[in-house]
Amino acid sequence: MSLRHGLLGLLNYGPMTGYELSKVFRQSLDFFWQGQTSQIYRELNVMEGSGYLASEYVMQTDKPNKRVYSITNEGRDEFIKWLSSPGADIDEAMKVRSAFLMRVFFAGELNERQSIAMLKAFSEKCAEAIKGLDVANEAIENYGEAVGDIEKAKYWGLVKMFGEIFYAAELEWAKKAIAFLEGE
Amino acid sequence: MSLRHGLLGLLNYGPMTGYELSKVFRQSLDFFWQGQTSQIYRELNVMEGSGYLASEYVMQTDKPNKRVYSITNEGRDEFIKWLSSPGADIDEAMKVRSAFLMRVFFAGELNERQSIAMLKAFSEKCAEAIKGLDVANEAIENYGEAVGDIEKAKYWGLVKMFGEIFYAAELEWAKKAIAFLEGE
DNA sequence: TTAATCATGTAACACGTTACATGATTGC
DNA sequence: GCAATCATGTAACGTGTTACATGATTAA
Repeated sequence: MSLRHGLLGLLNYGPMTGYELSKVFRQSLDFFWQGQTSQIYRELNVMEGSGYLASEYVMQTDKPNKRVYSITNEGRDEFIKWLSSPGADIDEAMKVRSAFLMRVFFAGELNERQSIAMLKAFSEKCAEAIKGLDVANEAIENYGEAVGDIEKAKYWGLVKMFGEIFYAAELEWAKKAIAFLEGE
Repeated sequence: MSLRHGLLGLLNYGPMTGYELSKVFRQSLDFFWQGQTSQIYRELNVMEGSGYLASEYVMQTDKPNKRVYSITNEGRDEFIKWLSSPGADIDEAMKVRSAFLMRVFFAGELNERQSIAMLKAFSEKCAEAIKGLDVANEAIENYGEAVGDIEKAKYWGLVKMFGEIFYAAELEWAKKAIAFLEGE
């Protein structure tokens, strides 16, 4: 359902084709929700069937023909209704889902040298991710200017802050874990 | 694939039925990977087809008949091979996927009072989750004794430490976010 | 001039979730 | 004595991922 509401949120800014949505999605929501292009097309179809979207088929000569989607009043209602009832998503946010932690859990089957190497690789990726946030930040600000509402930028800032705190925490954990294993 | 390797890891401790695996899974791996019973049965079938598992059908009179799975040498090889190549899972661990953050992103469409309420609900859940870790901790230690290898408990401890740091970070973020919105 | 990328998408498959089936046992 | 839970699973559906199709344009 999050893909659906993400698409409603973007179409709320203006009509777009599946292809454009797929790009905008990647430039904005991708930090916290990843959607494949093919999945977006399927979802748009379903959403039109449910009355949340309307579409118009536009002929083109130089490029392939395209289908432009726009949000209906029903879609806007659904979007606002969704935004107003965050309970289930908060619960879900409390769940961890990480194949990497499964590896840590089973790391006793490896030798300690390998486990430490794994944790070091992890901590390096954390450091990279932290650097990457600056880039993401620019992207999000460009997007903000495009949409042209400075009030909303506050919330984008909160998302970015989440990223900073999140990666810093992962890095902190990795360092402590390495120190623990090495300090025996 | 993580469900698969989780099951291999558990069956590496000894033979079990799908039903038992489903319970043990919930008591041990559930903190970082959730698998439905029905999914486990399907996966066991596939894994037997791939030669990672062997099974024996056992008749019972008081209870329904059952199928007991055990890991093959091929399965053990696959498990160790998987453990030794953590690259892809590390990359994946750097990705955030959170419908809740999508709500924060779009929170400009709501009024600020609602956004603050949402963040407060989130922070309360974080506090609960932190308390809940003690319980999870006991469960994991019981499980450790059952399996009877104290050396491996080190790694379970690391997983638990991850939980502590992770929820503390989420809580820290929520508090800062609330302060930011309220302090305007 | 050949390979990559753009601008559209469709199809197939893999993984995750929800609902249901069934006879025995335990709890109130 | 009736409802819930145990001990097994199966079936159906929804979501996410990977692979492919096609004609135009740009890059090497």
